[in-house]
Amino acid sequence: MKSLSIKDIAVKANVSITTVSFIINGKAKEKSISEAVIEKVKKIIEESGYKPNQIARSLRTGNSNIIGLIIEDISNSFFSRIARLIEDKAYKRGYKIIYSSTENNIDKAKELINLFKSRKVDAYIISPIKGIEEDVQMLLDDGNPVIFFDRNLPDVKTSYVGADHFNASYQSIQGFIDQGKKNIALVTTDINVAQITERHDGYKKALEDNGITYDDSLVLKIHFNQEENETIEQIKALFEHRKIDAVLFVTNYLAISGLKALKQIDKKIGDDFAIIAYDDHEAFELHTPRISAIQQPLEEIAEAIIKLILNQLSSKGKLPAEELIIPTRLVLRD
Amino acid sequence: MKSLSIKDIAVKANVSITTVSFIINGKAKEKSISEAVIEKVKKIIEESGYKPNQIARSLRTGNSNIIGLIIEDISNSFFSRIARLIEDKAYKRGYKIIYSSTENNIDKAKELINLFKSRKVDAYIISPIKGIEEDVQMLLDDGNPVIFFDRNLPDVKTSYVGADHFNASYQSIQGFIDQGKKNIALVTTDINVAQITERHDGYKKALEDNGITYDDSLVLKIHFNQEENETIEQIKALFEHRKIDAVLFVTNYLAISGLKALKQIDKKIGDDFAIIAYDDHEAFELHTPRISAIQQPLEEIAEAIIKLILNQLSSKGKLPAEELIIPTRLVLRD
DNA sequence: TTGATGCGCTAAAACGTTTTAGGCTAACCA
DNA sequence: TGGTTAGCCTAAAACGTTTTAGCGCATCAA
Repeated sequence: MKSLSIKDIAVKANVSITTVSFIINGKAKEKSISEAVIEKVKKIIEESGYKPNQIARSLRTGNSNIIGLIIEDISNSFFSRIARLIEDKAYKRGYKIIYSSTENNIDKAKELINLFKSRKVDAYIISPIKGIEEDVQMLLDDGNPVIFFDRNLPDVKTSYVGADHFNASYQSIQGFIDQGKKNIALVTTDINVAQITERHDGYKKALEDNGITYDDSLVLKIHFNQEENETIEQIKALFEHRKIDAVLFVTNYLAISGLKALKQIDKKIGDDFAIIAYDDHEAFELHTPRISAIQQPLEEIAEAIIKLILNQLSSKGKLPAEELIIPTRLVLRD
Repeated sequence: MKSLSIKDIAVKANVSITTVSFIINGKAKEKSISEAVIEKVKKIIEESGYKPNQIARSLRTGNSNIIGLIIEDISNSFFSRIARLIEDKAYKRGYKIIYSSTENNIDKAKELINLFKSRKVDAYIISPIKGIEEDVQMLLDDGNPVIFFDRNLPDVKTSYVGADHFNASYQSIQGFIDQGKKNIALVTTDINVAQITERHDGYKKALEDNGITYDDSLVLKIHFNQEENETIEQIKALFEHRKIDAVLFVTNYLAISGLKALKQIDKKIGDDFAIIAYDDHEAFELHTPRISAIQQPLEEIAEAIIKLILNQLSSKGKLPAEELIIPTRLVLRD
């Protein structure tokens, strides 16, 4: 069963295709189509259930009402929650989202950009990785709106929305120090993105400002793609071989591995051993004792992203790049 | 900067558009284009970075190489993990996924179907809700492949992939009974989908087969869209007013609310009080004590879905509907 | 009476592909 | 010699829209 086209409607209504198109696109008044014709055509459209072919429309107009969302991994709760919020907000403004995960793989990221490009998405929301600078620059040169979030790429001049990773980290460490902690470890990853290095820098700076010398052996860098079991082993080794009274985990999944490690070596969290996780997680609230976490305000981030995108889409010329740094919230539990 | 079109390539290579198209689509041999021309054109394409406009291509061919995925909520880990797996597998076969969440809202689900329809997606993967039967039937009548997963709609004849909810539930309850439990509660939701009623039925049947009379006051039905706090209150009320020695939670988020409730009333899980959650969750492994859960084999489900889709896409005629019921795994912890 | 203006509508081009049908040349066969 | 075949390539239609340019008519001002 072929679906209806605008032509079918035109024939049924005994008017031209043009007239139908004007009515569909709300330009009937402006083009002075008579009330009677408008009514008739609308009725026929209603009754027949005709829906314009978006592909033909995109081909003609050059835009798609689709926003491409490129993230690290949709199965990570931080991203899936952001995706959901962005989707909701975009939807209300008549935009759809296509998403895809890069898995921190440069080639896949590049492919995704090409794919979205050939689908003529109207705008790009990207949580970028190093190595795609050129591709993004090309998008910008072609006049496409691009918003980075969560992570920034310093060499590319485009708008960015992200949490204040540096200060979040700094304040957590300062908190530890205020509680009298002396041997503070950092569990981080080796992916080379600004957001992770900022968290690392906040840690360093807080120690420094408090006259504590930075000790590299208290910093554990986990390979991004390694098996969780290996991660757990490395964390166990750190905890067993070093005198540590506080730990900051730089992502929630590292914290979860850390909790598993603690369980295995039967080390308890308490007055003499504290931990904080970056990014909250359902498990933390439920854990005994409950785990403190740095919360990123997802709602605000999503809202800021959508606002920036819509501004860019509705303005003709290119807007200056904006950087929105959103403060985080440290949730201290138990 | 306008992007290149096939015409630009044709002009540069001094051949016709048709020839370029044949080469791009790998039909050069078949259409007996000379090796020299093939080389020349390929080189020009390579050097210029030309990428075919997928929209024009879709308009002409009527297909998009896109599969639409309609789920309840991308921020629920069951769905986001399935989505990720499906995405991966589809990607390897040259298909892209567009997803969107229905939030169990019939109108939104219908809108999404229309949206995907007007984008001419090649196939639909849907975790359906009651009330969209007609819309899905129209898709099928138009010859579109549609696969249901997680939940089925008995009135619609199309392929389905899902876990064996009935038996999973039955076996969990049987396990409780074997441990000597007598007062077994069920915490479920009021959404009217097959998968939930099957879980409920498994519970009933297991009790019945063991000569335990079904007691409606031990079954708590939670409204789908209510605030979590209210859910927690209701669960607390159940636990405080009834003598209960085991509980099956019908979804992982209900189990999480249940755990929070237990914490608030300081009721401990142990020899005299056991719980099982349907669908695993990271928090369960970490909880003290660890929480038993029914695991759905996500990988297998995703694989089965993709296989069915690809079969349908590659066959001309309509294939008979298949039902794949995949066994679950009960993970008993602590 | 004429020229301008407004109203209600439409023909046709354009967007960038794929694909059908067929053109032209040279070689081959009888 | 003429007819067929094969090899290499192309013109043009079609997909379903949006949009520009403009047509025919009535009204109005001068």
